[in-house]
Amino acid sequence: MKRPIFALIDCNNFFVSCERIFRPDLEDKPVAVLSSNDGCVVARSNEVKALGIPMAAPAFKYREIFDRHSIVKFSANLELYGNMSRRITELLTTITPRIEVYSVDESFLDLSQLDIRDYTAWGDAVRESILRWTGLPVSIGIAPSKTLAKLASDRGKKQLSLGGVLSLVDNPQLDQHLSEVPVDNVWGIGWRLNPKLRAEGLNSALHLAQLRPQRAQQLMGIRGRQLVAELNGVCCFGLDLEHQKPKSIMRSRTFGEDTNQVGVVEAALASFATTAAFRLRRSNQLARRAGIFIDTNKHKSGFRRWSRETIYQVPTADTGQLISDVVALFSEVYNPRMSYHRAGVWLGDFMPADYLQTDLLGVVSPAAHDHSQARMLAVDTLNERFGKRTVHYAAEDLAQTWQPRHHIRSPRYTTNVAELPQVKIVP
DNA sequence: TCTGGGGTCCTAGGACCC
DNA sequence: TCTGGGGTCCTAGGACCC
Repeated sequence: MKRPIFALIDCNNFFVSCERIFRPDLEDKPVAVLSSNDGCVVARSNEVKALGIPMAAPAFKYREIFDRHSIVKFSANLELYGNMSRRITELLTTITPRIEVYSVDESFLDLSQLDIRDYTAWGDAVRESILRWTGLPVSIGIAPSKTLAKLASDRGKKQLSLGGVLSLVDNPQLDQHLSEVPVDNVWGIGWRLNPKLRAEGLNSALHLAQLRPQRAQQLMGIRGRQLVAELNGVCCFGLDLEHQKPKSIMRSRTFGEDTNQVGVVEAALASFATTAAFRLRRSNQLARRAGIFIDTNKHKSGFRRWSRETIYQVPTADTGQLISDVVALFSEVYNPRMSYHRAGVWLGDFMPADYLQTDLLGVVSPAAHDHSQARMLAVDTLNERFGKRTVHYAAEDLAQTWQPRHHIRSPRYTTNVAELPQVKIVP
């Protein structure tokens, strides 16, 4: 059996890079992308990072720095980023079908079946080809475990001399690299474990790698023990090819403005249920549980959250049913004296959609289930063909004021005909 | 005035059973 | 007063990720 070799392909400053493709004038300028409601900074160009603005920083706290340095801000344009992400995935799939799309801007490839002599040269070529075909700069890390590949891509990105590519396969400088990585930069070490490890005198990835397995488990649980093995080149986390099938689905938003209006919250919940149910059907699954939560502002005193859930004897992916159920759940907790700030709908406890027909026909009314399936198929087909929300449930239209603000979103250049980039030809 | 939105996995402890 | 031991399932919460 061949030993495992993984590559991590990681897009640099992904959201910012997507914006720059269509705005080449911003190439060396400080650029930041903001979350829903333009609340937090979710992507930063190198220039913005250098100004000391941290990830997830609340935008209003840094307004002065934004103004003083003329940082260019964008509201998140997730439709554009999703489309660019798919283009990269398509390219990578032509290299090998053994791909795990880990997040919108990262994919792992399993290289063990490929005949590659020089991993660094291979990485350079892939990097070059992604840049040429999509315009997006990436970093590539190659190693015998995913944890090391992750660490390698991060080194490749930050050490300019590496040109965006680092292979740690049989690399004599492995220990040197590990010793230069702070322990909290290791994949899996977060804010809670960091101080605990530092207190033990474990400050670098190399210190962590040298930990005895039993001690690692004592300090960090079973995942920590595996993490230490991974740092030593022993693969514990394989490629997750089932990654595409979600185990739970959540849709939530902070409202554009706080509200105590029952209709506004109902419209929001109906809208969340609609997109969550669509995602569920696309993954060909049915949910046995659905729930809602609703919050006041967590940054104000007296913060409260209410949640309710419902369990289905007969699993469902029916938008109409889910809407009426989440609205009913909300009526159990609604209080007109509250100022609601954020709400969400989640679906969980899934089963395969085909399973129901063969297995549960004794419990389910087959006709009702078939009608639901047919109805949803019709809705999804129409919306795919004629555009989102061509057909939708009226409950969504009760109000719009809950919708988040995104005043400074760029055009959806690649997915919306009305917003295509325009070219001026100067004679 | 103004602080995102989605996920996964692990563990501890309670309920329940024999 | 004293009041087993172990297994399984479920849930809530912790911790981490992007």
